[in-house]
Amino acid sequence: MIKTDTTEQKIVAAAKKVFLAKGLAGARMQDIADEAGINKAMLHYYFRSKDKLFEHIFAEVAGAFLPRVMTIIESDKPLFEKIEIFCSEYITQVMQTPYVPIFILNEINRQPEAFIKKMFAGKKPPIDVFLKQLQKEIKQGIIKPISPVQLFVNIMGLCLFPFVAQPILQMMIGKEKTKFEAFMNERKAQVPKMIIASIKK
Amino acid sequence: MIKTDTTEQKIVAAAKKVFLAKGLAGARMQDIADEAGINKAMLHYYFRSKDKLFEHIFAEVAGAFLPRVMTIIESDKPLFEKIEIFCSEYITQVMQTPYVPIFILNEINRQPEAFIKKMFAGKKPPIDVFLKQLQKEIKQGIIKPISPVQLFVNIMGLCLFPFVAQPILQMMIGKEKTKFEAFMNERKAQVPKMIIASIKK
DNA sequence: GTCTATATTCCGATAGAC
DNA sequence: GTCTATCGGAATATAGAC
Repeated sequence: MIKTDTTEQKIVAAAKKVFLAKGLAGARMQDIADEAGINKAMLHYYFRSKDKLFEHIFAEVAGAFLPRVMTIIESDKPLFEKIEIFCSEYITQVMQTPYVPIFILNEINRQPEAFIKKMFAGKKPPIDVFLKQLQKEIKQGIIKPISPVQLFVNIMGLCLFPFVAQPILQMMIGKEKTKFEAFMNERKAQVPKMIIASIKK
Repeated sequence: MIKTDTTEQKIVAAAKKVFLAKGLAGARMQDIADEAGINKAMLHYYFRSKDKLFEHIFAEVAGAFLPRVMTIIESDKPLFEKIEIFCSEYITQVMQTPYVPIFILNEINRQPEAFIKKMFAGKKPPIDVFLKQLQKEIKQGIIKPISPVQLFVNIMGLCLFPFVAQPILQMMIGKEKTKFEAFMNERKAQVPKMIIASIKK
């Protein structure tokens, strides 16, 4: 069934592209209109203001980015297996939208107070589930004692940092897209291996 | 000897603060002038344009950020010791200016082409020295075979990611500055330990 | 809903007095 | 060198015809 995108869908897609590339302050409403192939006035008709449009996009991008990950973390799989699946799946997922991490981290840094308020308005971070599993396994003597938050940051850093530093990375390995993809594919197995080695008794 | 800052020094300090907090696109010349306690026109008198001022600041910030690290990497110390010193020193150094990593990474992502051109204009990345040392030690069978770039990204990711994700991290450990500092101090020993464990035979 | 034209605000940059 | 005042353009937002 052939269904042309609605104007609103065109706007959202265009705004997502422009905001991800330029950030809130750097993006121009004209750029978004051009990208969507419509008139500038339409943006205001559908979203009232630039800030409102950005909020919509940010919520959509961040909303699609975080939860998918958390379902893995919340599952009842054994710890090591969970770490393996998480790293592999997470890297695979982020490779679809490599600009998202730097975008989210940057906008959070630009408006920490506004963002944190919004996060706490929603449900509490599901990371707690993971942290509790860790504490339990440490107590049982299955893994080495380590601060759960330290471990969590290790995992996220090893998975996400290459995306955040992508341009610099590509100065070292070559600027072809395939080079970067091969590099990240290698990490899907390597990162969990390293993480597990660091906590295995 | 009591020496009041010159106007230029005031401008540079203020611009650094504002650009680091807001980025190039988000910063306002008026904000910088206010922060420096001078008039907006003075900014143009000393630096001609916003872009020129930003270039000056970026060069200064990035210039102070990268090279100090590289002297450690270029030294002729044994590999493991070098990794230990590097991680500890690097984290210590960045803790003085925790906003710098996200600032640099973000601006590079916003203008990859312009930045890369400027980097290649200067001397070649001294990372090569480190990469060659690794290849040598792998050949000699001292450490496990690993892609030098992968290892380098592991080190940088574990050291820098916490700074890049600082606001999110502080949602987990508490928003007090001392909490974050304690967290990072713990990493000074933990990160190199983890890195070395991953390559030791 | 969609467009053109216009209003309004904001911001980088300059002119000119001191 | 430093300021006030202002210009000119750019960017967000609105008015109003179709």
